[in-house]
Amino acid sequence: METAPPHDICPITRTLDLIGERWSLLIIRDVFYGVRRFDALQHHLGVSKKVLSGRLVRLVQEGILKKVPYQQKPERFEYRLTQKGRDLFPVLLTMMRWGNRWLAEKNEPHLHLKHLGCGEVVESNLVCSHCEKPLSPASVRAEISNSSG
Amino acid sequence: METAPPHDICPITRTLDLIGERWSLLIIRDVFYGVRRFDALQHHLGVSKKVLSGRLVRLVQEGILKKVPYQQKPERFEYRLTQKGRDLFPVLLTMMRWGNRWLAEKNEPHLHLKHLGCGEVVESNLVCSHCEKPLSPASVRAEISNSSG
DNA sequence: TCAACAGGTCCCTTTAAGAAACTAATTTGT
DNA sequence: ACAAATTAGTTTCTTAAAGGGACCTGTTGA
Repeated sequence: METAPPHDICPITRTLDLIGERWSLLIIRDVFYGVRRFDALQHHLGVSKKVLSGRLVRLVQEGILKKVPYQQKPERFEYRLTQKGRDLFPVLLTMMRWGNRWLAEKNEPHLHLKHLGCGEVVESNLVCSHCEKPLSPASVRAEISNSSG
Repeated sequence: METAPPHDICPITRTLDLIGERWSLLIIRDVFYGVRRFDALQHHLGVSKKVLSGRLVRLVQEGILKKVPYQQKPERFEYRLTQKGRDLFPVLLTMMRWGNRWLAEKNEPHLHLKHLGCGEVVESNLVCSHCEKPLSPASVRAEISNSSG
């Protein structure tokens, strides 16, 4: 990558505008883990209620989470991932791998993912969906298209 | 994923503590793009000098960027990625894909990556490094190990 | 000598975050 | 019947961080 395309049309900019602060991605991670209710999220994350409720409203508005009722009288909701939200799984997985590789302390407990298919600890690799070869910074070039074709 | 491991040992938490705010990842992205100097970064990103210099110091301290001299008299440096920094490429790539899939406006210019190997537009896929099968939320389980084995 | 450039720092105002108390509807315990 | 507990927030207040813009330093070149 050796070109610098305009900052404002970069999809990374747009993504970070939405979920690029400390809590949104952690909330999404927790919903992946199965933590779906306001109170559980608040305790598990240690985030203030004010910030949590703000983020949840935003994530629902943006279609990343949806509210699903789980009881009537009083009506209560839990938060589930939409397809748009589930699609963030690769982002979390690559962060997890990076954190484990570069930030894990020796002699500390260590969180990893086990692949149920093969039983091994997951070390995800990124491959091109067309040729299935691994992707590296040197093997790609940024381009701008008009998306009208 | 249906267990909720402790928040504080999660590698995603640690990663976001380091680079989980608006600017750090955008700076790293720009360095990938080849924008390496203070002024260029400041203009390309539209970030204040104060925030930029704070982030750069932090990223250098953490070993994600390194300062490389490119002239003497006066001595001037540019910022380059270390291996630790280059290893964030998959995080940026997955964000880019998500942004393109979910946040791109129709009729707007569109930024994507072309794979120099096969000439196609990159749509990255995540595969298990052991069995090379695609990874999905349902196919993995979070586990804690003591990393002493 | 003075402008230009790189790479910042300092000060001030606005914005966001966190902590704790307060609402509100309903159920449970005594 | 009445107090207390759940669940999911909102409101208020205080503190921390971000953003903008002026200012500073060291050097080359007109």
